[in-house]
Amino acid sequence: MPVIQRRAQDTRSALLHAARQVFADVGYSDASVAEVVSRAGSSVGSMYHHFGGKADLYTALYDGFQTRQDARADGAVREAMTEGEWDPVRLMAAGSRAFLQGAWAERDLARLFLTGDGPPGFDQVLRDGFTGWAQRSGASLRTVEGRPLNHAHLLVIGSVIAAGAREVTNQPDSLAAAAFTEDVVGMLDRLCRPGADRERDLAEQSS
Amino acid sequence: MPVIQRRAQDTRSALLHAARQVFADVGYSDASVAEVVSRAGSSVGSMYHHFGGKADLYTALYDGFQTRQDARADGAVREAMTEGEWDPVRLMAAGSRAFLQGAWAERDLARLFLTGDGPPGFDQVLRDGFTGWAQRSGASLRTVEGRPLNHAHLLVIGSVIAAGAREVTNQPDSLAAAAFTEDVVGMLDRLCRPGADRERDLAEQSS
DNA sequence: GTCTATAGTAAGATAGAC
DNA sequence: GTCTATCTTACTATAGAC
Repeated sequence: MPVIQRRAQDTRSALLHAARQVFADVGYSDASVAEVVSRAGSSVGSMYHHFGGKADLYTALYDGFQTRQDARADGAVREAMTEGEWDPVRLMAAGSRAFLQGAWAERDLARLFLTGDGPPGFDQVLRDGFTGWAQRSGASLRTVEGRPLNHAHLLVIGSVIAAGAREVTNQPDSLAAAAFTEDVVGMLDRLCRPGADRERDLAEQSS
Repeated sequence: MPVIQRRAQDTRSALLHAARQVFADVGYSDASVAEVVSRAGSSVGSMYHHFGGKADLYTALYDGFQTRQDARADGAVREAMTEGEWDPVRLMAAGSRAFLQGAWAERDLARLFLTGDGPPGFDQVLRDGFTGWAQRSGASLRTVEGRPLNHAHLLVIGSVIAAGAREVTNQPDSLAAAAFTEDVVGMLDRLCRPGADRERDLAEQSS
């Protein structure tokens, strides 16, 4: 790679790294572009050369985070499948667990994005993302009556994962985070595995 | 009441009324104080005489909304109790249902507060409120093992109610809103009523 | 590609007359 | 209590040299 492109990449990386620190420190609205470029050892002009502005810096960070989170969740689901797991609810639980573990691992970013302090309209983007993930991830889930999950189900599942991912970042240590994660995953399981099915199964067993 | 105080109250009301319209229209961050006082037929100076500023206007609206929502939920719980209901889960469901019905009835305000567009730090206030309500309202709920609900349970319950109240405001008509509300209340029920208990009950019945 | 310097903009808040 | 006029401030974004 030509040295000039190398320098450009370095600048870009430094800006993203600095933005991550500043946003995590003071949140989006209180962060100033000046502080970001200062910490990056760069300049306002360079920043505007590489990014569209403050909001673009934020979404660039989010895209990276989201890509890594998706990879973690998909990887966990695939791994569970290779281990012979087929139950859709357990597969979804595996994905959700990986998502919360990723949120703990990158808790500075997770807190930033899930705390609600972002550019105008970002909260909607975030919600759509979670609902969409719940939809894809829960495509094989069915209600008691055998219909696909409706809008309310997907919304609730998405909001539980979002709230769990946000709150896991506030846990004091990795042990507490793991315990909290299991609590949340257990509740998702309870949400997706209708009691009526279990009762019917039990009734069939005992008959 | 002296006529001069009457006028002051009128100004205050007009400002709140206008703020409700403007905030509901364009959200908090895009709303300007100038637009509010213009619609109120008042002036910037009067606004700053009655309120601390734009953020204070917002929280004043929120306080009123929250008071009414609390009254609705508490009233529903009390009514259910006078009708002989004692099951903690059903009582909590009654309160949550009333909360979502209130959110539909005042959907302009509910959407405003629950959409995430508020003064810095307001999202935290909101979350604490919901978690607190879940705590008070679910004080008599117990887990499968008989322990009080832990932090994760309360958080999830609160976030489900919040997400439900936000989404109910997007329903096309009151019929859809009612159906959606019942879906959400049903999921809360499932969250709070551990399947293990039902299985045990069933096992006792069939033995 | 990178930088400095500056322009542009908009909004929240205040001062002080009435 | 209410109003008008103004101020201050801070930030995003651009222009243009190197």
